[in-house]
Parts: sequence; C-alpha cells; structure tokens
Amino acid sequence: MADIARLAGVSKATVSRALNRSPLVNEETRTRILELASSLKYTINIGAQNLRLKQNRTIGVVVPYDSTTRQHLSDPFFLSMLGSLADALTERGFDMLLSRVDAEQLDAAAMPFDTGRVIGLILIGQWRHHDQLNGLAARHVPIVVWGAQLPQQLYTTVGGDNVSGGMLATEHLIAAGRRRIAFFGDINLPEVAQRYSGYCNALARHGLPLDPQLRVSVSFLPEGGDQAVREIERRAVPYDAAFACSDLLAMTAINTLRALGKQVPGDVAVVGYDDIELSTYFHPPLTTIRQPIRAAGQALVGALLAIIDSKPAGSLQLPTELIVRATSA
Amino acid sequence: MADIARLAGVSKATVSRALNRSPLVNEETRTRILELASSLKYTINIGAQNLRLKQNRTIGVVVPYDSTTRQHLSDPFFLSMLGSLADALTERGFDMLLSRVDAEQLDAAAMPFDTGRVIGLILIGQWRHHDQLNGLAARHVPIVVWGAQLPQQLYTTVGGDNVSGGMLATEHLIAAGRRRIAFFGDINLPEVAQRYSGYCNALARHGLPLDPQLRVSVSFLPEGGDQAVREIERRAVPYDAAFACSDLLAMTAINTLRALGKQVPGDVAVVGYDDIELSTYFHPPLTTIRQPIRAAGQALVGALLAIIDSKPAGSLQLPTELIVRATSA
DNA sequence: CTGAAAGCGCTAACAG
DNA sequence: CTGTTAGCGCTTTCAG
Repeated sequence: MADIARLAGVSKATVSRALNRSPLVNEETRTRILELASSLKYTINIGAQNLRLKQNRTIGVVVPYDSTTRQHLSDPFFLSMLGSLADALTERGFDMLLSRVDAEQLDAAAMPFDTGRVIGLILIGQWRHHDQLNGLAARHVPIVVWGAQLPQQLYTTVGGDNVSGGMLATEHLIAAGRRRIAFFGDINLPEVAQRYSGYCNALARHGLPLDPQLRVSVSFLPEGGDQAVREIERRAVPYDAAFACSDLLAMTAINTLRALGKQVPGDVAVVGYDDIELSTYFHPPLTTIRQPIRAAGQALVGALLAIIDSKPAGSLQLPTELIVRATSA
Repeated sequence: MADIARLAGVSKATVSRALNRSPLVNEETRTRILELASSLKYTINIGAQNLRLKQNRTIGVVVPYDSTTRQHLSDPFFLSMLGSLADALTERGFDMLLSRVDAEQLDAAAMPFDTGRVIGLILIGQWRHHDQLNGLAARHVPIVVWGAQLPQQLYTTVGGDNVSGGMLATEHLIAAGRRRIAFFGDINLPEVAQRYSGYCNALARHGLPLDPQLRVSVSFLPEGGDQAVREIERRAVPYDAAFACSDLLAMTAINTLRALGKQVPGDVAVVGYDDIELSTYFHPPLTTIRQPIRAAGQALVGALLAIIDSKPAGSLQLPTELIVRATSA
C-alpha cells in the first residue's frame, strides 16, 4: 500500500480510502489509485485489515469424527451439507475454515475461535456429545450445531424435524399395508432417538404393537445396513418393512436383503432417510425422508450470525418431507 | 497479552517469550505466566502473530464447480479427498480454508491467496481448465492440482496413474473373457482421456479391435450411468462388459442394466473407478480401480509446501490398484 | 534474564 | 478533499 501511495503521489490514507470506496476521495484520484492497484495486482492484506478493524469474516466449520469408527466421511449427506454451508457462507461474504476434530475432544473444536481465527463455529453432527457442546456454549463460544434439540441445551441447534420424519416414514409404510416394520439405527444418538419416537407414535396411532425385537441398533457406517439385516434375520422375527436412519444404511440393507433372496419392496419395503442424490438413481429408486439441505445451510449460518450479533437465536427444526419412490411401492 | 503482563508484573515482551517457550525466560516466571494464561483462557491472537511474523499457516482448498452441471458434490470421492487433505494439513499444523469457485472463473480461486489469507492453493479437480490453471501458475500463485499431467503444464499436478488404471481395468475384463468392452466417460476431461488411452493400450496389446461405438461420453453426474447404458442400448452394439470412469457411474449403470433385465456380471461385467467406500457394500460388490486417497492428500500437501518453499516439485503420479470384487467375476 | 521501543499492513480520528 | 498520526496484538532487536 505504501508503494501505491508513493507511485500515486498520495498518502497511504488516501489509498486506503480509495480502495474502500470512501466518498471522501476525489473521483479522479480514486480512479488513478484503483488503476494503479489493479495493474500492480495489489489487494488489501486481509489479516492486517482484520487486526485493525477487529473484525473477521471467517466461520469455522467443524466435522467431528469418531476416531474408532470413522463415522463421518462415509456419508454423502455430509458432503452436501458442506456444500450447502459453503454456498450460504459465500453468499454472505464469509470464508469457511474447515477442521476435523476427534469427537472425544470436542473442546479442541474451539481453538480456531479462541485464537481469533474465526468468529463462530458450526458443528456438523451432534453425536452423543451433548455435554461437551454445552460446555462450549457455557464458555460463550458462538456455536450452532446440526442436530436434535435436547432438554437443558445451552447451545443452538438446527436440525430436521426428526420426530415427524420418523412418523412420515412409518405411516407411509403402514399405509402401504405393512405391519411389522423394522427400525435400523442407534437410538443413543439424539437424532435417531427422535426418529424412533416418531416411529413409535405412528405405530401407536394405528394401534400397532411396538416390538422391541424389531429395533436393530447399528451405526451410520456403510456396513450398518448389512449388519442390521443379518441381525434381524438372526433374531428370526417376521418383518415386512424396514425404516433405515440413513439412505446409505437403506441401500446397503437392500443389497443384503437381495443377497438373501428377498424382494424389495415385495417381501420387505424400505424407507431411508436424507434423500441423498444417489437415492434417485439407486435400483429400485429409494423411498426416503428428505432433509432440506439448502435451507439447513442457510439456517445454520443465519443462526450463527445472529448469535455473534448477540441476538437471541432459538433452535430450529426444519420440515422434513416424504419422497415416495419404488422401494416402498 | 497486556493484561497478562500486568497481572504477572512483567512486560508484554516477557509474556510473549514465555508463551513461545523461549529459553531466555526464567523457569519460574515462565510457569507463572503460563498458569495465568491458561487460567484466563488466553490464547495468542494468530492474526496479529501472522502479521508480525509475516507468516501464515493456512492453505486454501478449492473445489471448482461447474455451474451448469453442478458436477462436483455428487461424488463421495471428493469427500474422501477432502478428509484426506484435512488430515494431511492438520498433521503438519496447517489450517484449511475451503472455498467453492465457479470453474469458469477459476481466477477467483486465487483471491484468498492474493489477499494474504492463505499461502497456497490446492485445487481438487482439473476438469478442462488447463489454460486457466496455467494462468494462475504464471502469476506465481503457489498451486497444486489433483488431476492429470498434461503437456506444457506450468502448474504441478498430483494424480492417480490414469493410464495404468485404465489398462488394469481393461486387462482384467479381457482376462475374464470379455471382448466387447464399453467405456463410459467424457474424454474431454484429461483424467478420463488418460484412462481411455489405457483402455486402448490394453485392447491393442491383446489384439482386440477398438470400436468407437463402444465409447459413450457421459458426465460424472449420478445420472451418467443410466444415460450411458441407455445410449449404448440405443446404438444396438453388442457388449459384454463396461469400464466406468467412476464408481458412482458404475453403480448407476448397474442399476439400469438390471432394470433392463441384464445380469451383472453374467451378461455384462462392470469395473468402476475410485474405490469409494460404498463399493464394498454395493450389491454385487463392485470391482474397481482404487485411487490412493490417503497418499493423495499427503502428496498434494507435500508438493504445495515444497513449492511455497520454492523447492522444485515435479508432478506426481500415484499408483492405482485393481480391486477385484463381484461385478467382474 | 527482562524491558523499552519499533514496526508488521492497515484504518480512522483529527487537523488542515 | 488529503495528510499526519496513533494503534490493532504481537515479536524482536537492542540495551540494560
């Protein structure tokens, strides 16, 4: 900037003003400076600017990962979420600092905030780390989490409406004439627990019994679908449908069902969750519960910026939607 | 820092030294300062430190996207790559600034560098933007690209060995007794072109004719597999195998083959590319060419840091590997 | 071993 | 309209 000032025969202050399009600077001087700057390919040093302005337009996006199961990068759902966040942040002129942290050491997630690198954090995935997240919020780290709303929650969440998602899926299967509906998912995870309660509600509403033997606890890893099917077969309980807590789970489950000689949806109807892009192109195309990814990115960013602005930002539940395709016909 | 200095009864300089573990500071003073700092949850402001040190430990990772086809976020391969990069960068103490840029305006990718936010760029995906990439390199933007090595290339690439990948796949199919092998992919993309040339080599080596009718040009979008199969059926050329340029393509192709009543691998053997995690759990498990993702992240980061250090960093081709599963049995 | 002082690149009073 | 000056939070000579 000093160079430009010298070459333009003005002071650094004027250059700064010109570059920031201050109305205080003469039209003519301004264009001269701007041209000089662009011919020298000069751009303001954002670090210095941030320091001076005590501002910062970078948001930290954290993907917690489970070091034992690597339960994080298998699912295309995350990638879509990342994309949606990138779009929402870009749109509002923010940069995105991406980090992965061990889910057991979630405090580490706050480092970019503590060191002033970012002004707030978006966490993709709540898992079972409610307490650690509360801890961060108690420290006044501006944070928004993609996940379920829980009692005594100090942090803000944005998530799909899991209860109604679970209901939609289950009622759809019931409407399709299914009576013995298996549930695949780990209810220790808050989101899955809510989907399960939606499932229970739907059964109750239609006077169907809740058989605990029909619930199989599996992780979100791709092998989960296979495991779930094999487990329920081992239990030898009759079932004519399955509600899987992710599309990936549903797809791998369907593959195993087929391998075991079952027809989908003939013998077993299947509904997934998320509506990842591949679901449409799967064979047969997968019936699923759509999570509104675009809206999710917008909502997460909106909520975080509100918090940073110290405006109250309540937790949010985004509507989910049943997408009927062929696996439940 | 001024606060800590005051509370510890020392100068800012001493605090700085203590925090940076300088040997110049008295053991006792140091621990006092360190304790004070941690009790106040103080952390050095990285922005200010960077400014003063004229350093920066942030790398920009850029995912170009095609605004018309959104040819970017459908494929789990990218997510794995992102994860691998995140790991490699974290390991070496670098932060990752993630951005998406319109592939038609790749110059924009350099912005975080021009403004001093990052010290170098990693681009995931070369697509057909060789010239723009050369332009960036000519401007001395430190940059490494995941993609194919091309003639007259000013930038550094790291990529899988596509020619040998194409050969491995094709020779495997030939060894399995297939003679009419379709190729699914857009050879306008350098990586795909190289895989195609591997495919041609393999055919030639075994004295098999190269039938241009067997090559179907489709994008990497998930619907590509479906389109490819329908196109080749429309052409009514006989084929007994297909080599698809991504696993996603292979999977959606298999679904469509099945929908058309063809057996896989009975009627048509299929080989994919990338070895994404889902491939193992697909039904039938997918034969594919593995790209060494972990090594890729390491290599990309390593090459970029070398360039930043103004050490010469030649382009690199990582070995690919044939993973035989059930779709080619 | 410690402190005073200068300065990284930028912006914003304040004074012309 | 423009320049002078101070200072964002940090590190590092240079003197004690």
